[in-house]
Amino acid sequence: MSQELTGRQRSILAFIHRCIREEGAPPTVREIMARFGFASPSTVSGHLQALQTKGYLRRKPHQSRGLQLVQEQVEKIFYRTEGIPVLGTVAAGKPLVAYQNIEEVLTLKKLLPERGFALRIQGESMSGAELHHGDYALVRPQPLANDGQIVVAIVNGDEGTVKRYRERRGKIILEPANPDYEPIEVAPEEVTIVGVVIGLYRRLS
Amino acid sequence: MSQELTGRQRSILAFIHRCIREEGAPPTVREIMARFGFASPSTVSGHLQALQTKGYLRRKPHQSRGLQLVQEQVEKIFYRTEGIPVLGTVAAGKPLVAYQNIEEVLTLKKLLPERGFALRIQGESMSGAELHHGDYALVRPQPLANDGQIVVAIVNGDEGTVKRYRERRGKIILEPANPDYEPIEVAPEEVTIVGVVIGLYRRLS
DNA sequence: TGACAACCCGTACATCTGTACGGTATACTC
DNA sequence: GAGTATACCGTACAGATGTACGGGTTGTCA
Repeated sequence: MSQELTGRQRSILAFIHRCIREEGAPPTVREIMARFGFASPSTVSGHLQALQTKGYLRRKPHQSRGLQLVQEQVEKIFYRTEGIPVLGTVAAGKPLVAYQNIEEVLTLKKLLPERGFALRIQGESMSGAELHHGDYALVRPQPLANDGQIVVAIVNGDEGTVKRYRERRGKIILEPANPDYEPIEVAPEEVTIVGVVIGLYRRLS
Repeated sequence: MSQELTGRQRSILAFIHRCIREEGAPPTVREIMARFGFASPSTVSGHLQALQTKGYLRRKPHQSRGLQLVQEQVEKIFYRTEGIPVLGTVAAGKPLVAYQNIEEVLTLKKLLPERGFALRIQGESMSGAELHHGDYALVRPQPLANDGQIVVAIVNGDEGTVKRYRERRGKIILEPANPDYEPIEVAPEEVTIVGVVIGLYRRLS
């Protein structure tokens, strides 16, 4: 479906991309026309048609500013602004980061959807689950958790801790992943679940 | 600047918000009109005027879909463009993500400076270093490595692999971190160092 | 009662907007 | 030389669009 873009098509795609990000809405045909110094709206129409058939764009017919970027395709081209490119393979020769070789793009949104936050891991109580001191836990805030998930929880108004969440016999067990530490067993009303750890980031080297 | 909203105004603001998120562009006056069953565009205009003077909305005069939410702009700046907030502590009560409590902000640039890329780990050859199948290795491209660093290397034109880099007796050893796998020992000229793994990202839950 | 705010209608209009049709020019390939 | 892809122009038009002006209803509060 998705094919190579010509220079003009790429530029126009970039302009649409910028408009959506900075202006909050896609441009009109004539705004694109003005931006590139075209003298006819048909010129733009042609390019949009090409971008659409190549799978980078969707158009809502007869709607003003009815342009939508097909996110997966566009991210691959503008990975620099959007996120971290994930390469399919690394081979000798050829430019490394070419968009033909990008499998996926890691964006902040994908790392942490909605309005999450990160917590730096203190101590080694979760080292059995490979959360070590200094690692970043990416936390999605939510008030409930499933059995077995790693959560950020507050017990009796203390500071939040990172533990594995278990439910047993009507009690809640906050379980460290390191046998040197003791599990905490409390009644549900003593615990506030702040969020669930959905990702891990570690700085190496 | 910003004042209380009436019920209608809040509903309309929510609708605009949804349109921007789901449709990719703000609605037109008449789309709002249709959504709420109004019979006159003036009705909408009045509400938009109110939302604007109350500071929730900006309007680009005489532009189709020329609506911008003020609030969302702010969110974008702090959460999406800037990065992931790293909290110092998590405590009960109080809003969680308040800027007084943000120790650091994880940006894409910090995760991966310059023009790096990510590689998905294949297999368990590096599991001793806690790089498991499906993890993302964040790679900073560079042609040289220090002893002990984890690198992405190409041996004899093959595909790149992730291994620990060692120098011994003029040879280069690419060492898996899992004893089930064999180290690769080659002459320096047979190896191309693509980059150094400077970070790890794992999706959990 | 009068003032006011919130809410809505109807109509009008200049301008904007997407799209269509037909045309030109250049470069490249078979 | 014919065919094709890319790139662009000019014109036209139906319908969409933001906005303006004037008027109406309901409920609240002093």
